[in-house]
Amino acid sequence: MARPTQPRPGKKRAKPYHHGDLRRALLDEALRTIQTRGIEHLTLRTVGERLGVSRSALYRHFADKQSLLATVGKEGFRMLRLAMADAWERNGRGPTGFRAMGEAYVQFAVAYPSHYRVMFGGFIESAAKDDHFIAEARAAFQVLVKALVEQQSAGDLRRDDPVLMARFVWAVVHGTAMLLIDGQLPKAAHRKALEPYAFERLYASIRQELQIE
Amino acid sequence: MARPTQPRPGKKRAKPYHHGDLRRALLDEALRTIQTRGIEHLTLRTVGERLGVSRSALYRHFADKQSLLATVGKEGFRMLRLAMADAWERNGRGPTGFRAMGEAYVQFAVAYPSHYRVMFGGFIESAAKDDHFIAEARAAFQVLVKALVEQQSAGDLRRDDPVLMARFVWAVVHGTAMLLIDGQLPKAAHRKALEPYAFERLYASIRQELQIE
DNA sequence: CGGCAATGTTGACTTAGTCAACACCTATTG
DNA sequence: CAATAGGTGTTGACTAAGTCAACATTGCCG
Repeated sequence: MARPTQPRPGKKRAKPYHHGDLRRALLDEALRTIQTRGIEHLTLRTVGERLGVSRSALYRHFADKQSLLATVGKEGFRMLRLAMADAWERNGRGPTGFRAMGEAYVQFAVAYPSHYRVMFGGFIESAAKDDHFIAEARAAFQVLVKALVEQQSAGDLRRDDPVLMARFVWAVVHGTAMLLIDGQLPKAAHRKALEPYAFERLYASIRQELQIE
Repeated sequence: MARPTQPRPGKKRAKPYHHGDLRRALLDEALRTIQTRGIEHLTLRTVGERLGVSRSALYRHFADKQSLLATVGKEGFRMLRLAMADAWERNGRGPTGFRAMGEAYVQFAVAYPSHYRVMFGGFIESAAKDDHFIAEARAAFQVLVKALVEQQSAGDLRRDDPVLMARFVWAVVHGTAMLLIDGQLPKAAHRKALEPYAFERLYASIRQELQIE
């Protein structure tokens, strides 16, 4: 008695087995739940049900809940990295591009707050152990470092240790994003004001001061 | 069969009822667990057992787990506020005091990372609704605002909207603290370098630029 | 001294993560 | 093309944990 689903879409090869890429579907569904209801409402059983699959089917694709969350986090970092790199490239790899990169970052956090929290909220215990997770996070970080180095070479930024500088910049943007997400800020108006101000001050603090000229 | 505990310590009045300030004990125990094992390992049942009290005794003092966590968070904000205010006062309410305040903040986060996460990690769903929680957080924030205003009056800082400026500063310090806590930073050496650098750049960005002179 | 209200306890219910035993499907191989 | 093996999904069961209701206890107040 075949399930009323689509056994295989028709053309390509590796539609794995019974379901048709359950792993992917699980990730998507988990992500959807996280974004709509929050991490605390994510239950493996529900994820299964929503896909017309039983609880514990998931265990064929992920070791446990932690592992699922870790993977969601990894994908988050990948998306973030792509968004950052894209903004940087498309806007001229200079001060404007840098600004756009910052905007893209905050934009991501605000658009997917729960996802963002999975990435940074310390939900992934194994984070310290999960190499893939660390690697993705580091890759995103590297985009920033590279952008800073380029701007240093162009004479736009101070010549401080770029990694240290990148950490500082990351802290500023991350902190801003967190404040925006946490809903501690009263009015939306105030919210909108924070990001431009923060970026302006940030940039002022790392910009290469003009010498005598 | 009286429990082998102390019915009342001897002198004062209001040792509430049977236990002797169970509410306080619950909070302390919860906090201890959070700090040693992390939030995810906090279970109401264990908290009870540790105090020689049954599960659900807790429900006479807190509505539910959320409520317990919210209270822990509130106390965290109080501690943080006191630490900040103390550093500011004791160090001369000027640039040095400001620096000390920043150190105190980061120090708190690093010393009690799990506690810090309870305060900011979005674990408290009712945060948006819990007025006390918001109030405590705001009070800590106000300490910062006040310090900024004073320094503006002294001509040390730019004359930007102090609340906006305070949010920026908070974002920087918060972001820095989070990075330090998250253990994403490789070596302890790097860790130690970040805070001074971050503070130096931060201060440079909000300091009143000297005019012609 | 009697009763009330605040505290604590026990038992039970429910949700959720996880595992083991079993069943099913798809590709590969002889 | 049929047999087999390993990958995939299911069911049943166990355990931990939050929560509630009914019951027990205790201290205070009039």
